[in-house]
Order: sequence, then structure tokens, then C-alpha cells
Amino acid sequence: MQVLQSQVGAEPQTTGAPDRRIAQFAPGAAFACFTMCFSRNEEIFAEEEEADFVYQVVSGAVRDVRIMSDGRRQIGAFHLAGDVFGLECGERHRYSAEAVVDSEVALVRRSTLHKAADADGGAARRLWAITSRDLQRLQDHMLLLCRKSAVERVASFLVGMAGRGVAGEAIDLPMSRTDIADYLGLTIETVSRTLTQLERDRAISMSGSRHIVLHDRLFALDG
Amino acid sequence: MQVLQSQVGAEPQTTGAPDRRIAQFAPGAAFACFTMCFSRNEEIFAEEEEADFVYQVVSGAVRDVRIMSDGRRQIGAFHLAGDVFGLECGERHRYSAEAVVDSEVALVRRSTLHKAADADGGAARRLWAITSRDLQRLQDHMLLLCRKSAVERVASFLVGMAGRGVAGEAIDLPMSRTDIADYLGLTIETVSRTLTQLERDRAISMSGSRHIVLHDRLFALDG
DNA sequence: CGTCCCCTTGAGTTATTTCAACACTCGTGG
DNA sequence: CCACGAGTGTTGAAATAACTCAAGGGGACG
Repeated sequence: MQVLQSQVGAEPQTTGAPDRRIAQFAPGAAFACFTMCFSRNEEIFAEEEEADFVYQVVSGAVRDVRIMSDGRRQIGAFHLAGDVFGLECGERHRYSAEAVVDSEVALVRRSTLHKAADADGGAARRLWAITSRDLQRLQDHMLLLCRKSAVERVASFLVGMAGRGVAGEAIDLPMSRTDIADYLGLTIETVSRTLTQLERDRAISMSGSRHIVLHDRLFALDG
Repeated sequence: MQVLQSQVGAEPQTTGAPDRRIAQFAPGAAFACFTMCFSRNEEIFAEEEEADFVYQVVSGAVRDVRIMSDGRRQIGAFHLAGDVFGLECGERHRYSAEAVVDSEVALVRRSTLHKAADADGGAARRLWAITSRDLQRLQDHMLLLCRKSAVERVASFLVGMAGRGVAGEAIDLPMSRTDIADYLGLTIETVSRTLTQLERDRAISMSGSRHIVLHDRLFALDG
């Protein structure tokens, strides 16, 4: 997956050391950007913060987080290499974003995008398409949270992750059980037990808690 | 709330009898439209159907519905007078829409909107803003489905509905318990029991199953 | 070698669901 | 006017999926 033009030689740098490049958000939507590196669990932007930038994962993984006043946490999405995140039509971010593992991220100024959108209907429509795709993903995820069992949630999650990586049944999960639980609306114990059960049922194989091979029968469990 | 310009004299008509008007989607976003009436439980458009039109509720209420192959149902949103729904960036609808009660709906051709968007960045951005607002509502709703208890879900729902109607603590719920349950990710029994409990706790008063008066303490339960 | 973090597993608890019965409203038709 | 049935909402009792609490395992790292 080509994320950045002239990506050759893009090595992770220390936080705050920018490097000018071009971010390719979609076919026909390229923008001047610079890149930054964030270490594991570092916050990329905060909820309610001014949305001065739009982001794209170059390498690593990012999570969208919302926290309730009493500490209950929800993860709205995971972003992998190539994914755009933090794109807001309004003035402020509505969730915070954190690096799941050490990650490199491309930043584009929001003003750049909005200027392009105001000048050119085609550019505006491409931004709209990105938001629209996010909306669709959320709708699918809402159905999961609304009506699926724990086994179905975990199965859907694994199948979804498999569909995003390189083809093949083996996947690497960069995120912790806690992250998965807060994404699926379960507890870490339930996630852990469910994975164990899927392995007992020969729907998956695990080697280490983050490397999982999916078997055919798993797809039947993805409600 | 002004929904249609020259709305005076807009009487419900039989399904399929169009009437040319102007739909005011947002400040600065007005489009030629016609109106149609749908009776209770009638389908307005189906999942996967070509998205030839965009809709706005004139009167009544509309629900977005998704159904799983085994019959499990989810309601993604309720739309009341003034709300725009069925706006897609892609070619097809991703959920079906049904009238909750007898409703009048304004229709705008999708091609009209897309032409306006391609020609004018400002128009495109206003469409983007509508989708972005939907996205925000979905994010809030996801947090509810992910982490809130039954009491919190029902309380949030009531407070949310109250915020959409005319000011005041009294609200009319046009939708059935089944609709509420499928919106909140609960069963009808749990919704019913929770409402009864809220009334016992003097957080609400009910007169008939669809007319509810909210008391101050309810807002504390809205997690 | 000890500590920290994360994951797993077990046992007991609980919120919510499931199943079943009953109440209420509203047309329709005798 | 009342009987009837369909549709909708409420309530109770039992079942269960998922949660909570608690303990232990294993790898990474100083």
C-alpha cells in the first residue's frame, strides 16, 4: 500500500522532528505534509482540542479514544498504515487519538484541506468521501455493539483485521486485550476467554497473544 | 422549525403524489424538491437500493433500520421534522428507512446535490457538514452502546429526545418500545421495566406509554 | 533475581435476556 | 352494545451471558 509519495528512506524520527512530504489521502487527493513519530501510548491529539491538522498513519497503529467522566473507556476505531484520521469538518476533535505502538504519522494542515475544498468541488467531495467511509464503518460497528454476542464480536474483529492486512489468514494484533475489549464493548477477561474458546474450537490458532492464524470456520462465526 | 419554504398549505397526500417545493437542508443549502407521504411502517428506501434521492422529514418521524440475516434488528437513528436522511456519498443506501408514523417527506434528487457540489466548493462543504454531524451523533451513540447500562441508555435516549422537541420537559415518543429497544441495544422488556423503574424513582412521569414528562433528576442518570 | 505489565483462568455474582402470562387499546363485525 | 382478535405494553420467574473479583503464569527489563 503506497502511503506517501517519495516514501523511500522514511525512517522513524524522534517526536517533533518534521520532514516535508506529500500525503496521498485518496486517488486525486494529495497534500503537502510533514511526518512525526509517536511512541507507544503517546497522545497524538486530545478530545476537544483545536483540529489544526489531519493525520495519516505511515507505519504503526493508532486508536481513537473516548473516556467517560467515571473512567469508562471506548475505542471508536483502530487506524493502520494508510488510514486517514482526525479529519473534522468542525473546529474541534471529538475524540482523542493515541499511538497503539511506536508509529509514524503524516500531518496535513486543516487549512490546506479546507482551502482546497472551498476552491474545488472535486476536492471537497473527496474529503466528504473520507468522512462518508468512516460513517459506514461506524454503522457496521454499531450493529456489532448493538446486537452481536461476544463470540461474534471477537470473530468480526479478527476477520476485519485480517481484511486490512496483507492477504492471508495470519494476522498480527498490535493492540492489547484492553484495547480490543474497549473496542468491542466487552471486558478483557471475556476477550481472553473468547479467544481461548475459538482456539479450542479450532477456529483460530495463536502463537503468542498477538499473532493469530484464522481458520476457515471462523468466518462462519462472523455474524 | 422551518423545514420547507412556502410550507403553508402542505397537507399530507397519498403516497406517490409529488408536489414541487424547496428543501432547506441548512443555511445556504436550498434545493428543488417534491414531497411524498408515507404511512406508518411504510418503507421509504431499502438497504442496498440505488441512492437516487436525499430526504428530509417534513412531519412525522423516520427510522434507519438494519437487519441481520437471522432477523436481529438495529435502528441506527430516528429522524424528526427538519432532519435530513438518506444522504449518501456513494451509490447505494447502506440501511433502509421506514416511517415510524404517518409522515411527510421532502425528496431532492441526488444528482442535483452532486452537481451543486462539483460546481461549488461551498455547497460540497455543506453536504460534508451534514455527513459529519451524522458521524458525530453516531460516535455518541456508539459510546452508549459500548459502555452504558440499561438505565443510562434509556435516560440518555429520553434526554436526547427532549432536546430535539420544543423546549420543556414533556416529550411525545412516536416510536414503539420495540423501536426503542432496537435503538438502544436492549430488549423491549428491559426498556419497559426501566421506564417503570424511572417512574417509581420519580425521574419521569408517564401518561400513556408515549407521553413522558422528564424530571430534573433524570438528567443526572444520563451518563 | 525481582518487579512490572499483560494475559489467562477459575469461581461466584449480577444485569439483562428469555419465556410466559396477562392487561390495555382499538377497530371490526355480529 | 358487546364480543372478538390483533397489536402493543407490562410484569413475574427462571435462565444465562457476561462481568467482577481474585489468583497465578510468563515474558521483558533493569
